[in-house]
Amino acid sequence: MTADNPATAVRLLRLRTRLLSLASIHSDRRVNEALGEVGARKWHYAVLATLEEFGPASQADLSDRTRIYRSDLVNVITELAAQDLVERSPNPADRRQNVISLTGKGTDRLLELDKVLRGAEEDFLAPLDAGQREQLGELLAILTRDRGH
Amino acid sequence: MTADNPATAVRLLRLRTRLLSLASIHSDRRVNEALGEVGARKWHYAVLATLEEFGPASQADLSDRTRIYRSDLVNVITELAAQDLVERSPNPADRRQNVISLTGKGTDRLLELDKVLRGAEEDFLAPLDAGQREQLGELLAILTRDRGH
DNA sequence: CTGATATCAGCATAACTGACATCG
DNA sequence: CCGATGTCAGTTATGCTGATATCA
Repeated sequence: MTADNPATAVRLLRLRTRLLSLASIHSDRRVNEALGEVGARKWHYAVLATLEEFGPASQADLSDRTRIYRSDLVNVITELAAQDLVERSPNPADRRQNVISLTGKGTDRLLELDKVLRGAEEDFLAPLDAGQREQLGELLAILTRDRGH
Repeated sequence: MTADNPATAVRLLRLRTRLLSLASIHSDRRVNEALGEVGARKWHYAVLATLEEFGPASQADLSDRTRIYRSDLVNVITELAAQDLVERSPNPADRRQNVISLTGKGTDRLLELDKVLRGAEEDFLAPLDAGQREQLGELLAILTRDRGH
């Protein structure tokens, strides 16, 4: 039934950097599939979640908080605005900036995506028990902390 | 001194799929840098390591073992052959196949890349103690086991 | 003038797909 | 005829860079 892949070299099985890449590919694929089914992308979620927690913000601020490049953020905001999930309006206090704010519809969407992502994460983490999932979260948090672009 | 990035939304900090992506980006970057300094790529290592452990093989077999697509393997083998690290010769027993075999020079190169990768992995895993590194390896092994393309 | 902002154009890499001639 | 193999061409996504006009 399954492909029954031949064995992988021990060197490769022991390479944690490689395992990380493979795991990330699986994870991303699952997440993108799940979000794609409802017409969303990872970056959409990151922006909505950030707006919900910190309130209206400039695109530069959103870029810093989400680690999405400014140049990429432009399109993300445009997409979200086209769906009325966020509002983009000029900042009267600083005419260089836009103020991006979450709409009611955007909040609903965020809650919907919360569920979608919980489902995708559950699929991906299925082989791990609760304790192992906690461990993984902690280890990854350490590895990603204090590491800028 | 440091950028002193503003806080990230809790939703994002808790998303293990996101942490995994970020960690993988850091890890891949470090590995690619290190390999790049000696003119190699991840795929080169995967092929050399597989040949060393299992002996001469067809490209299809190498593809299955390394998870490198057949179409991409073609160039990888060409690059390795150009450096005399592997030999590509037709298989008389099955004229569709090539037999790829490791050269002496290829074995030396593998040992060199072993060191390079140990260094890169060490850099990346620096924030973790020995026990945590073991944990991470085990968790990732579980998550990548039995998951085909 | 310096520096930040939003925007646009584009690059490099990597994962991935499809097609095809050759051969078992 | 069916299926596997090596090869080629090409797509898509994404992380990232550089340049520019506007404005504090």
